[in-house]
Amino acid sequence: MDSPKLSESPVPSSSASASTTTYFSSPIQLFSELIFFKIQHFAIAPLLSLSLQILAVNSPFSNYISSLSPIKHDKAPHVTRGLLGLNSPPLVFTSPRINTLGRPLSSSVEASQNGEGDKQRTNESCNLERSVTELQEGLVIDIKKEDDNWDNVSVQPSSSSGCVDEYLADPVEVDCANSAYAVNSNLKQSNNVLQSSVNGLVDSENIKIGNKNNVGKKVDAAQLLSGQSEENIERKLISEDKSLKIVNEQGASQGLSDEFQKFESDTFDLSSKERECKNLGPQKVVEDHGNGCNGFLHQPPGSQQGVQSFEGFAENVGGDVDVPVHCMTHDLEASELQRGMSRRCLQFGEAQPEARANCSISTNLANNIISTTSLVTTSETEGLGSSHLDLRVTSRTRQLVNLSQLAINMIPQCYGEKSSLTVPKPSGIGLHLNSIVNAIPMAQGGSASLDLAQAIKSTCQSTENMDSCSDAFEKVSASPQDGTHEVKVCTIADSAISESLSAMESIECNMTLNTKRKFSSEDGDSDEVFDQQSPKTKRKKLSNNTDGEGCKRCNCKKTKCLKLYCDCFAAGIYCAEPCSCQGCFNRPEYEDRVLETRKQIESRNPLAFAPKIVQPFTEFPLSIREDGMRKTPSSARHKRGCNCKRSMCLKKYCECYQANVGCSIGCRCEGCKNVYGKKEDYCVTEEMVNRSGGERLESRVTAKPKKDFLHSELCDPHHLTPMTPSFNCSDHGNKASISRLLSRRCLPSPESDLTILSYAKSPRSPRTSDSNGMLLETSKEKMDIESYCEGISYNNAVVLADEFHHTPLPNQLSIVIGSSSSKARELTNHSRLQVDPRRGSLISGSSLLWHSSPITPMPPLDENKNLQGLDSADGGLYDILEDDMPDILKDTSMAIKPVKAGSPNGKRVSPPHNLHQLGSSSSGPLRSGRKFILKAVPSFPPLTPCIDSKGSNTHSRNGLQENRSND
DNA sequence: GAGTTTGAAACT
DNA sequence: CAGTTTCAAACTC
Repeated sequence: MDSPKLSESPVPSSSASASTTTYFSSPIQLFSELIFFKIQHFAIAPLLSLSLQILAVNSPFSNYISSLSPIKHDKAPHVTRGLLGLNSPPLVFTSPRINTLGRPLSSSVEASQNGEGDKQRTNESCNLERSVTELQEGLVIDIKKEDDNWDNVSVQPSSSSGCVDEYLADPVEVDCANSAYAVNSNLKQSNNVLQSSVNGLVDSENIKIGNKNNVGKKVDAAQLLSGQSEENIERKLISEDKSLKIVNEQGASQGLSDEFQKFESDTFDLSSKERECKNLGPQKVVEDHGNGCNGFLHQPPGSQQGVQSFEGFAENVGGDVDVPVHCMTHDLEASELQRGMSRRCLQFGEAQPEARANCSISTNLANNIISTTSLVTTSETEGLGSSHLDLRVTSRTRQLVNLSQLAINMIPQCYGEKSSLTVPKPSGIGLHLNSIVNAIPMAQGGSASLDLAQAIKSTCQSTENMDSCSDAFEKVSASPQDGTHEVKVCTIADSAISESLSAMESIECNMTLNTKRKFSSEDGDSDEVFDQQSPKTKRKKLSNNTDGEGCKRCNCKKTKCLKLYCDCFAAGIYCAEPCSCQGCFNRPEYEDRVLETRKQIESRNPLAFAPKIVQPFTEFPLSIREDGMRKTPSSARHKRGCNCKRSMCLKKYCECYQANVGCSIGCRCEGCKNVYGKKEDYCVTEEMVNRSGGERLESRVTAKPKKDFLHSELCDPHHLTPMTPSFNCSDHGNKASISRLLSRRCLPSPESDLTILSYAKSPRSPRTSDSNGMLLETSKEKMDIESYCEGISYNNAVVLADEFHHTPLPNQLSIVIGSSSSKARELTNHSRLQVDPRRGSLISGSSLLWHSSPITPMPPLDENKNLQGLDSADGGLYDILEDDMPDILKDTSMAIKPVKAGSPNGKRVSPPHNLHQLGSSSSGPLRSGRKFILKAVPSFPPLTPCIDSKGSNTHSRNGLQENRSND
C-alpha cells in the first residue's frame, strides 16, 4: 500500500513548485523507499513518513531558504524547520495522518530536486546551528514566512498524497503509540509546539487543530520572548510531534484532541519546554535540528535496543531510516542526534513528572493501562518515584505499543501527571501487578490515583467515555493549577467513570464516590477524616452507596487492609472514603508498605492478585465457537473454584455465585446448586466440548476444563476478572454484585483493564442469556466501556491468537499457555508479543481503530480469530465492539466482524481448525511482517523467561486442577 | 445494629 | 499438602 502511494507522490514535479517531487531521484528516495517498505511490513509507516518528512523538510527548507535569501538567516528558519521537521511528523499527527506525508514528501522532493539531498541536510544542520542563534533574534517571523512557503509547497504534495494521508494516519497512530515515551512529558508542550510547528511547517490543510496557528505562534513567540534558544523550540517541536500524534489520534477518534490540545497548551507550554531545554545543550539542539525528524524518531533509541516492544520497533524503524539518511550525510551527527534524542527522551521523562502536574493527557494513564496489560512487576513500579520516564520506557518497551496503548495515549494524562506532581511518591497504585498502577506515577492519593486511572480507563473504553474524557479534559484545562488539577482530574475521571458506569447501574455509587472524593481531594486530607470517622458512619455511607452496591468497600478491622481479606487490597486499589476500615494501611501514604505486602503475598501466590474469574481457554478457538459447543455454559469460571459446603453455591458466600459464574471442575463445593451453572453441568459441557470440537484445543491448549481456565488466565490474566462483572450484570440482576465488580474490579482494579475480553465472553454464558435483555445490554455497555481501554487486553488476546496462528506452535503456545504464576509476565509477554508480532497487525489495528490504515486489513484477520475465540459463541466482544465502541475500536471490530460474520474462510481468515492452522491461515500479505514481529518477540529478554515460567506454571496448574477434578 | 454464618485467606 | 485459625463479608434477626 505504502509503496504505491509513495510512488505516486514521488512522481515528478517541478522543482520550482517543490510541491511535487521526484522522490526517488535522490538517494533520499532510496531511503524513503526502504523506509516505506519497512513501514509497510511493520505498520510503522507513520514513523518512516515522519523521518522522511524530516529529511524532506530539511532539504527543501534549506533549498527554499537558499533560494529565498542569501542570508543565513534563512537557514535559521531552516533550523526552525529542522525543528519543524521534527515537528513535521507531529504535523502529520496533528493533522491526523493525512497531509503530513505530503509535506514531508514535498520537502524531501524539493531536496531531491535540488539534488543535494544529504548535502542539504548537512547544510541544514549547519544552518540549524546558525539558525539557533538567529531564531532567538526573531526568526519567528522567518519561520512563519517559511511556513507559508511550505504551506504552499506542501499543499501540492498533500494533494498528491491522498494515499499518503492514509499512511500518515497510521503512522501517526503508531507514532503516538511509540511516542508514549515522550508523550508524557511532551504532550503538554507538544500541543502548543505542534500547533506552532504545524503553522510554520505543516500546511494549514494538514493541520486540523483549530487553534494551532494561534497557539503555535503564541508558543513560539513566548519561547522567543522568554529568550529560550531554538533548542527549546526544537525540543518543543519534538515533543509536540509526539503530543500531536497522540492528540491527533485522540482527536481523530473522538475529537478529544482539540480539548486536550487546548488543555495542554494552556497548561504546559513553556515550563516543559524550558525543562527540556535545560537538559539539552545547544549543541544537542543543533544536532537535533539537523536531524529533526530523525531525532524524533531516535528518541526511543535507548529503549529500542533493550526493548522489543512496538515502540522500540517503531523507533528502530525510525532509527533505521534515520541512520541511512544520516549516513548519507552525517553518520556521526546522526549518532549524536540519536543520543540527543535519547537524552531528550530521558530528559523529557525527567521533566515529565513536572509536566504531569500540568495534567496533559496522560501517558501516565496510558502507561498505567499499559502496565496493566503488561503487568509491570512491582519492582519496576518501585522506581517510579524518580524516573517516571524510565519506568515508562521500560514498561513500554516491554509492553507492546498496541492499539491499546494508543487508546491509552488517548486517555487523559492529566491525572497521572498531576498526581506525579502533587505526589512525589511512586505510582502508588500499583497495588495489583495486574493493575495498571505499576506504570503510573500515582503520586496522588492512592485511591484517587487509582480512581483516576480507572476512570480514565473506563472513559477511554467507551466512546461515550471519550466524550466524558474530553469533558474532563476541558474541566481540567479550566483548572489551571496542579493541585486543583489533581482534584479536578480525579473528579473528572470519576465523573467520566461514573458516566460510563451510569449505564451500568453503578452510577449512583460512582457519583457518591465522586462527590466524596471531590470533597476529600478538595479538603485535602479527607482520607484522614474518613479514617477518623467511626466505622458505623462509614458503614452507613457504604450502605447508602452500596444501594447499588457498586461502591462497596472494605470494612477491615484487623488486617489493616493489607491482606487479601480486604477487597480493596485484593483488587489492587487503595481504600477510599467508602471504606470503613480501621487502621488502614492500604493508602497512598503507605504505598511502600502496601507494595511490600503485595510482594510478600505474591511471593507466596503469584496469582494472588490475578483475576479470579477466568474465561475458559477452550472458548478461544473459533472452531468451538462455530460449533456452538461452548455457547451454552457460561465460559467464565472461578479460577480456583469455590469450596462451599453449606451455602450450596447459592449465596454470596460462594465466590462463584458472587461472580455470577458457574461452578466448575475446580470447585470443591458440596451440593452445588449454583444458578449460573452447576459444577456437574460444567463438567458435562466440558466433556462435550472436548469430544466435539475440543480436540483442536485440546491438542494444543487444553483438553480439560480446568486447564482451560488456567490457560485463559495465563493467556490473559486480565480476562479473568472482567468476566465476572458482566455476568453479574446480566443474570441476577444483582446490581450489587455487578456494581461491586464493576466498581471495584472492573473499573478500579487493574484487573478490570483486561476484563474486556472476559466481558465479551461473559454474555455467552447461558446465564447471561437468561438474564434480562436489559441486563445483557447493560453488560454489553459495560463491556463496551471497558473494551475501549481494554483494547489492550483485546489486543493481547489478539496477539495471543496471532501467536498461535503465526508462530511455531511450541513457542507461542508456551507463551500463551504461559503459566498462570506470573500473570504480569504473561501480560507483559502478551503485550510484547502483540507489539512485536503486531507491529504490523497491532499497529494496523490501532491505526485502524484510530484511522483506517493500510495495514489494518491483515491484523483484523488474526484478530478476528482471536476475537472469535475470545468471544466464543456469542461473540459478545464483537457485539460490544459494534455497539458502542469508539471508532477505533469499531474499526478493529470491523476487521473482526468479517471474520466472524464471514465463514472462517472469511477473506484471509483461514478456518481455524487448529491453532496451527489458524496461525498459518491468518497470515496474508502482512504475514511477513508478523513473522518478523514474532522473531522480534523472542528477542525480548523478559518475554522468553516469562513465557517459560508461565508455561511451567500453567502446566503445573493444569495438573493441579486435573488432580482436583480427578479427586 | 448486633449477632451469626460462611468460606476464603492465612497460618501452622 | 492438610488442617486449623483468622478474618471479613454475607446473612439473619
